[in-house]
Amino acid sequence: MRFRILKKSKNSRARRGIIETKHGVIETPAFIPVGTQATVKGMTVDQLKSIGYQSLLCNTYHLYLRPGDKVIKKMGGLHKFMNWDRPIFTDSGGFQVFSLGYGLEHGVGKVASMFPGEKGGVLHGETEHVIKKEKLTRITENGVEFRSHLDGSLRFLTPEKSIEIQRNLGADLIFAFDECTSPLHDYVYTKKSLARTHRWAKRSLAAFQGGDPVTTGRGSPNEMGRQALYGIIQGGAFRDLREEAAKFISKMDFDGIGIGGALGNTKKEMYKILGWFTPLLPENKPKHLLGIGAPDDIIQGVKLGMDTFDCVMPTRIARNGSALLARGGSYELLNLKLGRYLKDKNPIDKKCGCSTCKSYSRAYLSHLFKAHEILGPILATIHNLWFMEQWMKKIRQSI
RNA sequence: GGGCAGGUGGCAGAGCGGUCAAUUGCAUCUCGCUGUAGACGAGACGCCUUUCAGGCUACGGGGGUUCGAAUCCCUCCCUGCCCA
Repeated sequence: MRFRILKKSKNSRARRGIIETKHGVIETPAFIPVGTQATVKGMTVDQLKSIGYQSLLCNTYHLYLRPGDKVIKKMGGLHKFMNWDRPIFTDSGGFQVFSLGYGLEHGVGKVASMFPGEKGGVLHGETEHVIKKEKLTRITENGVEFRSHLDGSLRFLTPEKSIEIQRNLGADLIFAFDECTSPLHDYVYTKKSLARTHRWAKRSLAAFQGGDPVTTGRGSPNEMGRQALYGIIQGGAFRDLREEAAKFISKMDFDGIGIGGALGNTKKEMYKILGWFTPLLPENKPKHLLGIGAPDDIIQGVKLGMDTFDCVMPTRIARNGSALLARGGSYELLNLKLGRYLKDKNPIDKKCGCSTCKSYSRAYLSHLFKAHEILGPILATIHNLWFMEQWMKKIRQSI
């Protein structure tokens, strides 16, 4: 992997760049669609390419459980397996430490707890009587014990194991194994967790560097041919911890920097927290903001020097019937399931150039969603992914 | 004409003397979704008052029994199946 900065903004830390891998390039800033289980739900790779995507993010934990990293390795690696010949990121499974652990136990996704109170009322009230479920994880110094959400079998993920799986999968850009903490975690826990995440960062890097030189490429003269490993900044909503993390991870021999974890309780807080430590990060390394975002969040992230973003939001809300719509410099959602759209001959957005908007009315889409037809989620996903790619194009051009 | 089974909120379908404005599913309406246990989840859904709550009208029509009826009895109307 090689990262080059092509242009820097004069007004902010935003930069335009290019990530080069043996599977091709990613022009940054870029939105990276999430394809957890080696598929962006409902999309063929041809559709993704025609929209303009250069890269995807898949999930280590999910693919480890099913079909198994060894199966994928035997099939010639993730690229060949899923017929995607462009760059792939894999998340380390660190997010599942949270989502299947604390998040599940407390009935709150990263989402529900991420920005509570922003839209009227703290936690909306409904979170109060959410049934607590038993978490599926147990964290120890060595790693994380997972109870598979698929069959209940016990699995153990360590930094070394995560790197091994990611090596077998063969993604171009991989992440160190971390613990994503919750915004509900207190300072004491977050500090303790951060220290452990840093020990895991060292172990991830050591496993990576000591790994198979052909795939990891360490010692290989061709830097382009090897995987790249990103270290991850945690530290919750605590300034000293975030700064400590930024310094710690920056000093290490990672190829890129991922920013993860809980970023406060409101968007405003998130931008503030990011502002604390992003200036401490090395300029020449690519930076990935994990799990963010919404179109407006991406703008803020770019201004803070972020290069890539992955987020399930555009694809998930599409499946759930919401289409992204531009409104001024920001965006709004169109809930296609609302009955009033059954009488609407317009496309989602008249000005949109996506194949959905060129061919189908809101009425038809509304009907598809009401009838639970699979084409509804597919067409809405095409639109939302198109929207995100246009959004990113505009951002790139403006830098 | 005779025999049986039924008529419950937009639909389907529970309830079969009080805890029933009535379980549940669907439909409808509204909201949410940010490194995907998610084509998912939450709330509303007779009428009226501002939530808590209270009031009103309701389980085919009418009448009755009872402190109390969607639930029991009588009667009328209607529907389905079977026999003439």
